Amino acid sequence: MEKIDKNLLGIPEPTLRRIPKYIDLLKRLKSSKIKYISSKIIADKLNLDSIQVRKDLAITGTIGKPKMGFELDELLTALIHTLNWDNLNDAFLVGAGSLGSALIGYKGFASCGLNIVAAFDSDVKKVGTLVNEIEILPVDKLTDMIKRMHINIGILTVPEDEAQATADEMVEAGISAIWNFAPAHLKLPKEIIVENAQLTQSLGVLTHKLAKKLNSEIAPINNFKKF
Amino acid sequence: MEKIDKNLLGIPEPTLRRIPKYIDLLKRLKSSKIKYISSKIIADKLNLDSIQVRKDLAITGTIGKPKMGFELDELLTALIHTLNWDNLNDAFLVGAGSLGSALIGYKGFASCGLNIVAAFDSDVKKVGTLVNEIEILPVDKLTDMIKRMHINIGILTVPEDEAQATADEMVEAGISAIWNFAPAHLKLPKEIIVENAQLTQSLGVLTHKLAKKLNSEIAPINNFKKF
DNA sequence: TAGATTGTTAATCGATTAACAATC
DNA sequence: TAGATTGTTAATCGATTAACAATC
Repeated sequence: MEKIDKNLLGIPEPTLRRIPKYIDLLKRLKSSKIKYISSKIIADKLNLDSIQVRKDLAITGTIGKPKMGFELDELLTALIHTLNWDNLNDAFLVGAGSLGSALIGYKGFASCGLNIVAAFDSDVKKVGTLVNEIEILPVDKLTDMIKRMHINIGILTVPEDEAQATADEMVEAGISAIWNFAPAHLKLPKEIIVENAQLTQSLGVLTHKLAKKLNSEIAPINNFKKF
Repeated sequence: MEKIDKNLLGIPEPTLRRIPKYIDLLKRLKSSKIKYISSKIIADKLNLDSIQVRKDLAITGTIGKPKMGFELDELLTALIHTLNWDNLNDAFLVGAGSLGSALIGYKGFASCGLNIVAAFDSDVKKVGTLVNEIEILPVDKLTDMIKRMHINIGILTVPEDEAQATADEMVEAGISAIWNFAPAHLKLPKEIIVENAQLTQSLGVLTHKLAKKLNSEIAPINNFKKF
């Protein structure tokens, strides 16, 4: 009784973020006809710790063989299944600017469980144009179409000042998850899954670390003393 | 004396990733002429804990006034400085596909310390064309120009199979930091700053959570027992 | 068998959250 | 002053890393 099923607690987010790396690596190794792979080799190739890799892989339910490692195909299938990348989720994208158009055009999402089926924009000049064979629809059709087509994922690539209102509209129409690219914090009901893909967050880490690195190179002399 | 300078230990990454959110919020509040803001209000607006907000803000060195909160302008300036967003870092982008072009066209990076000064591509058909007033240059000029212009940041938007080779070339030419959008794990010397902005990582979290949510809605009955 | 690799239990580490004195 | 808010020290929580028995 004291031991609770791991799945009820959910997979730790750091683990979830490493899974696409495992998938990518295994796909590349698959073409080189390797049948088994050890946690140590995976760890070496991805600059991780082999214990951490085993912990992560354990979550998928795959069992390795001592001395052999993990059966590659079985492991890959299990990892893909963990992210639900063996199913395609239909998604609507709102905001057909340059980033939105880039996402519409990206072929790689098909192997990541994402299928962008329609795109919307408030700009009448964009409505009716084609981006990678997908017609841009007027945003006032959004609510109705989410309801009719039972769409679960909304991709938000509108400008910051439209982000909250558009997200509210998606939620109102019954969407379950929002992939947010707008540089804004969305305030939404807690049952809505929001995954932020804000580039500025990532960029902030980079610029901070770079400044620190360049500063320490300019002034490498440790000119203070500890006691 | 046993207390070591916080900056030597570096700012925790979770804190760094929240700073852009603080900056964004404060910029919006600034236009409404607010002079002081408390950690509680910030926390409420961003769905954070006020203690966590205070801890984060303390890292910038800004001191708040009891009962008043933090002076908005001072705090904003300090946050921007922490990320070095008060300076512009020149960057080269390699891979002028749809995502690369979208990044070249994005005006918002200027307020995040990033200035994309040139873009490169290996495709001769793209070379010479203009994307948002920036001419696409042949990739064989990359090394030489990084050296000549002392570029510190490389933005990698090439296909997966070119990512490692292009990154190696950047490093060889003396780049300090790489912002990696390619869905690949880069193996680089440890002194190189690599910040991954891989959309598939973010997408994996979303598709996993969505699958779990939809499953639990379909089968909400907890039909297993622990002894 | 010996050695490599797994999977689990325990220890460590770091971030978040709680408690509370200081201060305007 | 009383009350709100800060900043710091301590407790909690969760992820990473270490230790080690099990197994092929």
